[in-house]
Amino acid sequence: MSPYDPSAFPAFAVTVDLVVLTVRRHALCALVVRRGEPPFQGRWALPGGFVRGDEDLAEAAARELSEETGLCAHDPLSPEPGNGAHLEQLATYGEPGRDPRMRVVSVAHLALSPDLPAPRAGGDANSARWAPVAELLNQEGGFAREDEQPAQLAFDHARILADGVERARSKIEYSSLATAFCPPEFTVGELRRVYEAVWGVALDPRNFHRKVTGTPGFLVPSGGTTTRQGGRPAQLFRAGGATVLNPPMLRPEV
Amino acid sequence: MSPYDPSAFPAFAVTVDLVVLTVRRHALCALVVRRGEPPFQGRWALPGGFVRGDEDLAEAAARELSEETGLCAHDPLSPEPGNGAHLEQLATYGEPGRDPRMRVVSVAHLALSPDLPAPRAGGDANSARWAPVAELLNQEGGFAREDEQPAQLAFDHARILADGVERARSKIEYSSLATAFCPPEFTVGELRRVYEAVWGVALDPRNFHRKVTGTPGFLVPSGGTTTRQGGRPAQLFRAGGATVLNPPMLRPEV
DNA sequence: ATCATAGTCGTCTGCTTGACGATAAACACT
DNA sequence: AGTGTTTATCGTCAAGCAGACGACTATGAT
Repeated sequence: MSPYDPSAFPAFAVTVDLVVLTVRRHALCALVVRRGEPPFQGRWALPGGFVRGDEDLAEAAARELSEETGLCAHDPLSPEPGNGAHLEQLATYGEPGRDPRMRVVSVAHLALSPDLPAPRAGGDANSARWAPVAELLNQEGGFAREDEQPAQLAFDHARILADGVERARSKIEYSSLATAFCPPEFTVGELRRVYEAVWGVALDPRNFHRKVTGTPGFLVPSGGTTTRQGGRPAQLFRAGGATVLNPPMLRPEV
Repeated sequence: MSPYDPSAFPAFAVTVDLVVLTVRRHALCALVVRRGEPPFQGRWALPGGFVRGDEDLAEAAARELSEETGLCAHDPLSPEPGNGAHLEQLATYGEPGRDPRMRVVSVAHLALSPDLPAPRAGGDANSARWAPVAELLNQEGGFAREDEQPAQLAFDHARILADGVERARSKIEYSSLATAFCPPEFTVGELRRVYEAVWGVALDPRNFHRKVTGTPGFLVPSGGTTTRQGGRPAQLFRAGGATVLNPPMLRPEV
């Protein structure tokens, strides 16, 4: 069979963009990099890059994630925590004109990672940072000072980020995905603070404890205890094999 | 600013593929079309086509849906039933080699429609049909006869279809999306049969009735009644404004 | 008239949740 | 050592919801 006539369809550039989320200091944060070239030079943007000619979309996303953070993505289907982050496809954005240079279709991916020491962009230290999503999405209450208004994200990345955050918020309701924000061993209180940061609400520690310890397969005790959060020593857990939470964790009204 | 150097990145073809689902004769069915040219000539495939150079992805999906079925897609954000089908982006598939001719990235979309009289493909009557998904996915119990084994779907369309079906199955749990399978006016029993067909389970008519009529905003009575299902006349409803179901409809265990 | 079919209203029981009291075990002070 | 603060963990109680299922209603078919 002969290949298509290349003039029979328009040629697209295909990129992957990453919404990398983590929880730092009780706030949901996203990884953003500063653009070094036009368009949107100097503005913050989501990390990403072109898909190579011989690369699957998931491979390209894992490669970009590794290049930007050093994280090793693990397959969502085999949930061993390890040092890896959770990585899944989010959505695809292909509006004509979203990149002023040419027709670009971007396959956005969502990555959830434990808190990392510091972002490392390609050698350049101050060209990447963890920014609270409340700032990036211009939600009220997200600014330490009035004049701290950050520039809008480049391209349609604010929309992509909002979709990623919404995916994360809804997915921790009915899955054990919140453990992807935690280190390999964590306490019930640390897991609760993940939920509180992602949802932006306060949860009752006693009911939360009852819920997560009472859901079979969600948490398995690792044996040790820790006092790193202060107060009474807390039991350490690992993520269990369960991936779906049934019944789900209920997000409080507004 | 100058455009990219076209040799700096690989060129892709971008297509949209459609998983169009409906409920016919108590079975969940998908629209498939017969391929008229290689590769996979003569095999069944999901409808789809190239994205045009000036077209958004959602536009392309709506255009293809209209060309294949005559349905008018309505925006998921403005849920007026009308004559339109629900249309949303599903996922994107871009594995190298998924199309043997060239590098193609396909943005799959999911469409849910009420039962239609007959599929109309581009003029050709027997080149499109509604096929039970149980057949297409080779699940047991899906065949009327032993020898009715259908050919595998072309490309990676079986995987795409499976993802679309799983999306539909999970989404009717916590949203009012099941009404997209119903005509503008429908009875509680008809809506229940939608759930039963999509999930492949039997639901208690009394508990189902209590649940859907007790969820505010899910259904609004239209005033009329009908006996088109036989038995006692049933009240007719329209889809209400609510889009999320809280608490969700619970899918019975296996 | 009788039956079959489908729709609708109730009841009861067990489970889950939300609100919240009480206790336990660490650390930081004085 | 004692006191306060912080966090973790266990228990109790009432309200709400779901599953199982009985009872009744209104139509068409025989």
